[in-house]
Amino acid sequence: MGKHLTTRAEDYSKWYNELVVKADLAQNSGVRGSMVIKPYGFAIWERIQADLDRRFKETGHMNAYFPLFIPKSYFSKEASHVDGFAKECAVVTHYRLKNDPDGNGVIVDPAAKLEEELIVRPTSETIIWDTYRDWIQSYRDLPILVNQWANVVRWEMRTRLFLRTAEFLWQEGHTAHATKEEAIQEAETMLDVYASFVEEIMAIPVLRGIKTEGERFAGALETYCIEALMQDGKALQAGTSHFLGQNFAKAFDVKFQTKEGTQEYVWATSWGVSTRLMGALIMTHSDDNGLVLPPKLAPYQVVIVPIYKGQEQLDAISEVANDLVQQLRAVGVTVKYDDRDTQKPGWKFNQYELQGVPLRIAIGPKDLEKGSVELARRDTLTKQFVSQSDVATVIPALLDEIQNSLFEKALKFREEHTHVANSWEEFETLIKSNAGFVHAHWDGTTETEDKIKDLTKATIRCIPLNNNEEEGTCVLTGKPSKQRVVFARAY
RNA sequence: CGGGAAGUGGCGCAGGUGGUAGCGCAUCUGGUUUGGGACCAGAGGGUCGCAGGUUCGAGUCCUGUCUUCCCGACCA
Repeated sequence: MGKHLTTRAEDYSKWYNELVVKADLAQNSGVRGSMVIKPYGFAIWERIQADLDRRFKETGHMNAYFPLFIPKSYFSKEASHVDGFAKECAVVTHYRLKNDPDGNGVIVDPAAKLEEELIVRPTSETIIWDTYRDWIQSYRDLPILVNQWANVVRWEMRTRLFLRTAEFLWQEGHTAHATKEEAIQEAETMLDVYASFVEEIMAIPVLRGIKTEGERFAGALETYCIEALMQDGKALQAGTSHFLGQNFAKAFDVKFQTKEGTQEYVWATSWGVSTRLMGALIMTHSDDNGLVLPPKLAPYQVVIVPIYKGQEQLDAISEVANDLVQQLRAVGVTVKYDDRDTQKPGWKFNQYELQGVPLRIAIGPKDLEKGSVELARRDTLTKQFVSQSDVATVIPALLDEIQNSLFEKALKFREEHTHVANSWEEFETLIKSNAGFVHAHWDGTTETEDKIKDLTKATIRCIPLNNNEEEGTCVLTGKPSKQRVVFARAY
């Protein structure tokens, strides 16, 4: 194993995999397609969770928890939903093991077969709507605004750390409303919550839009999404919010009595983001030296590395360092002082660079003399000397600047990788060179969408919200079109 | 499920035509070091995926089997 990462130019996906492992974010496990999220990676996920959770609560939601197992029969109630998930469900058929009578090890006890198989949830609409039936009698019981933080399992054929794993962590919001308008409003509100979180905290610019019928969530009437663009020109769906209409209410017989005394089916939404956001984070900001973290997500925003000879010098440096730690904490900066004697400074520099720590302070004997520190920025790889007395004022401002600068850089990248195609030749050339988002006219049919996918692997990422109306002709069929939609190859 | 490749210390790999396993990184000990992944000396760790077979002898050859990875198909 070499000391350096494979570069993005050499092999983008190899770069990604090496980075995830070397930055100590996650690793493959003994279970096919399932990963171990390591403490450093999980610390980032916890920050994502904490900020999202705060936003959910600010918009009136509460957390709850529903079972991991769902009786098989629940899945037969909503036809399009089961179509979407049937091929990737893990099924529990037995509840007991026993010693193998023929030799060593254990076997599944054939006598312990379940009457009805249990499905490990791929998503929780069915069990939640089965429960909501009991919760909802009257319009006074509405709305129900619930979120769940959970793990789900989808038996994917090909997996990649964070981007697509068989088991993943996510949150799923499931809401119930008295009116269609209110449910649509909820779905749109949550899309806004996702978009502002991803842009403000993760520093990733996103397109907001709706999915075409072909790309819609199984069981939804409308799927809203946010789409991000990765450094290799491929799109990544970063979050979805679904308007489910009355499909699940009808499937699970969830009705309420209106003010007027009539019985009506409840309107629903669901919305989710997952550990896949970690993949988006990595692929948006990182470089050939490793991870680059936006300050608002970094487990520690600043790391202090002492450079010393002998205990006496370390003691003198530690005095300064500990004082800086206190000052920085007092102004809300998270900081780690790494005074381990087991690793050399150069090793630490490389390690923290690989792990994307936004700012690094080095303090050595020269700094003690001059009353300064060396301050290095991860995103630009630049260094400057700062007076020790200025550290606590310079750093908060610098962290803000880094946060903004990462977003601006990603936005600029997206703008440079967003194109307009007016002919099939143009379209094909752009897509096949992984040029990024391509705005093109489309005749609105699933047949054309599928054909374009067959020909180029590009999918319609979204129809942007507030899209400009523009007369044109479909890039493939030449049929009339009233607006451009956004195509790209995607993860 | 189709096509390809691979299973050898923790990780990454080497081991033409059979002779009982080695390298790099990592780990441990001692010492010298510490402003961009230190150096020297020493040490520990592997029934070579599994099961058969051929042979005096199998990491190596044969058969079977399991698993993983890559490319497709599939994928909110």
